[in-house]
Amino acid sequence: GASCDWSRERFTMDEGLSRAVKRHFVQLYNEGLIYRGKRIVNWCPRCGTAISDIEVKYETKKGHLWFIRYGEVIVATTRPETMLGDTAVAVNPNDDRYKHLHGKVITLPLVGRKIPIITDDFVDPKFGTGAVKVTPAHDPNDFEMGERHNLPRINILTPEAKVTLAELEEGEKRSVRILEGLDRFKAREEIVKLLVAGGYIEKIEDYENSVGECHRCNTVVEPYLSDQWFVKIKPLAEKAIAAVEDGRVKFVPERWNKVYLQWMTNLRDWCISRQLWWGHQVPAYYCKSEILNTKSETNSKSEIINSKLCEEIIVSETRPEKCPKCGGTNIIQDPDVFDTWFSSALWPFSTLGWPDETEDLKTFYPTDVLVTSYDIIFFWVARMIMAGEHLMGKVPFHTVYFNALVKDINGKKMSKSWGNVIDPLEVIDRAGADALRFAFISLCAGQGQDIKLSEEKITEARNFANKIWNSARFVLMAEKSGEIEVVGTMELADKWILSRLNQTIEKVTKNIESYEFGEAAKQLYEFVWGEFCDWYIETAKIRLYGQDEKAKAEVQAVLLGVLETTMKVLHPFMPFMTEEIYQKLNTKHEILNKSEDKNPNDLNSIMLKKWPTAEKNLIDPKVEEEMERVMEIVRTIRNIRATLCIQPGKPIKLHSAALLSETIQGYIKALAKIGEIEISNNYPKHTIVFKVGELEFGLPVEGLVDFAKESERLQKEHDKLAAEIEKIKVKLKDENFLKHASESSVQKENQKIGEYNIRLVTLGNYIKALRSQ
RNA sequence: GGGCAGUUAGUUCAGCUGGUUAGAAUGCCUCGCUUACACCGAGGAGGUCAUAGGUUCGAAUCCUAUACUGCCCACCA
Repeated sequence: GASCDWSRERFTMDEGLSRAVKRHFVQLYNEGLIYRGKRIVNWCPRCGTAISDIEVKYETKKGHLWFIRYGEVIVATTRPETMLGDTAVAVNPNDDRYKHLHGKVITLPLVGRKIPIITDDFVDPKFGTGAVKVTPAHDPNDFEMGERHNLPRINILTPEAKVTLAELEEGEKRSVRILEGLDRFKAREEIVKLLVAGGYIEKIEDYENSVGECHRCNTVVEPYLSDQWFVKIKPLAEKAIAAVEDGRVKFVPERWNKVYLQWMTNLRDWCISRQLWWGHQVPAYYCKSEILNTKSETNSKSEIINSKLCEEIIVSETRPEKCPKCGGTNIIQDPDVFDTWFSSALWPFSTLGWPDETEDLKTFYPTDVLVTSYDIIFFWVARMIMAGEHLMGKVPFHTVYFNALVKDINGKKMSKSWGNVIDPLEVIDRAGADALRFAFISLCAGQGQDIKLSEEKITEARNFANKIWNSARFVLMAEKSGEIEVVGTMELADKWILSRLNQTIEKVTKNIESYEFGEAAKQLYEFVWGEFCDWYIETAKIRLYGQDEKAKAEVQAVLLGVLETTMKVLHPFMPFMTEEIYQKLNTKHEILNKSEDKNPNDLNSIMLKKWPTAEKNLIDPKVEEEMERVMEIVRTIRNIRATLCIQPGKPIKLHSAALLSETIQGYIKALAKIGEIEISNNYPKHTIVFKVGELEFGLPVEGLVDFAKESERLQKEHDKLAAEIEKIKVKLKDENFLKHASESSVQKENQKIGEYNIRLVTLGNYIKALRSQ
């Protein structure tokens, strides 16, 4: 049911988009916002690539904390295998326990390397022993410490996370040679054995910490030293923060602002290069031409004294013919590709032709509302805002609507391995696409809350769809030919349903505009089922099945008109069925072809019709009130009949003390199954008297049974009401209330007490009538 | 360690800026095969609104704690 513009279909790897990505990279590079460097990145040894910070998921795992003696100090670590790359031990400068060791050199166990004891504020004296082993090549913190203290970086792992001793001195390898080639986890076990054997382990504690995993394959991520491309994020983030802070971009629901801002203000540079074969290749080129250093001899002969590779880096949208520095042609492109989000960030404008200034771009950028899910707020939303602001100078959309995530009935994420997935195709087969869609929308009530999709909700929506279908069938069936005349006089029910319809249009429109889709769905559900089907169609039957041809034509016109408009309002919620019904209406009924928005050239699809606007003059509170009273009378009679077990098929007589119009009498007779209405308050002996508003009615119940139960129930209600009246009375005497409450509140209470009193009297009469049986 | 949600009928959820006899759907119970629909119609039972304080004439609604549940963020060796 999505209405897409298929003429503008795009794929991330399209040539146009690829051009946009190159421009993005080159521009940022030229502005100094992209750099290349050897840094610690999140490395997935299985995927063989770097990944960004947000692609790492943290998992709490049980492990150990090993306390290892490094000469005069003991260090605590969760990763003993990395000690092969240790190049220092750090302590807090203010830690008295270690002051005597500052600047000293100790010997790394097993390896025998001499490493210094350094001081750094990073070290927390309260953790472990207060002394930390420093491994600059295998831990981001240690890397930074290494930078601060100029420590060597010794890499001890291959890209596959197997131990390599390549960077160790010959002598250092001697006692750890058996570790070479081992997987990092195997190596951990083995090095502990070596340490135990050497008497270096002081103690081992159980320890729980969170371990980073690759979000794609769940492999434990390795902090790994490698050459990567980075985006300097701060200048970009600042603009994107401002866009949300000053309201140029609004989040719905609003609370995501905080999440976004918090994240944006703590961003670290974004690693955008990936060592994968699928993606946009980085448009950076390296000159591998040989540069010869020569020395001129006197006889125009030159002698090569040495040579080296040029290694010039050229960043360009197109492949350079030759190196601008050395003129060489031995140029290779960087084999890395981009993080897919680096290209996705451009989506709002790359799809419209950027970097060209196309008509589409002018027309459609900035876009309006981004509908998305909160789980990609960092991956995508934030980056689109950054890219839009920076490259286009305008935010890409004014509003981001976060829809809910669909979870299973227990609030768990649906996943194949959990076996809790509801297959949408299967649901569509069984219940229909409209039902599934409507179920989703109705569940969007608590904005931004996760949705728990249940069978029950789907069934409910399917039943609703079925109800709509049947009511439409009824309306279409009721119409016999094309001889309908324009509506003449309308009776109460007609005016009422039109009033309700227009109120519904108004509310639904408002709800959609304020992104309250669940509420809109609820309004429609109540209107269609609770008002159109339950009441209007029932009263319409009186005229449809009657003899008056004019009345018949009139009610048909209203039925058709209401159905048509309802289909339009319902269309965004149930696109397929409403179109189908609309087409049936359209082909069968002349009246619709006169409607004001009919365009003879179009497909006459409901999708192309104007969204209905509420006709204010048809909204009539007086009519609604009057109809509401009729409904109340009917409900009261039904209630009495049901509780007294009066045969539904058996017509009974109703006395009315008030003069009722023929029309209203007709409604009551039909809907409450009344055989006869006598306008008089001359009630027979055993009569239940009830009031609706000011109107009084009597329902003779002579010869009917089971009074005790009913009178008991009514007594309960009577008492409850009496208590309520008492409460209000007290309130109305309370000086504090009178002093502080608003005038309208006081008035409301007075009104309430009036209504309750009438009902109380009615109930009293009712009970009396029962008791007298 | 920080932050964000949620906690209302058996179940799934409404209840916006404080004044409702606290609603709906579903399930349950009773009745009904009435000429659109049994995927239906009519009626009914069912809640001390997580707990404890506070503000207020008045709190499901505002404030503060607490508990439980879920999620997000964070470089604790």
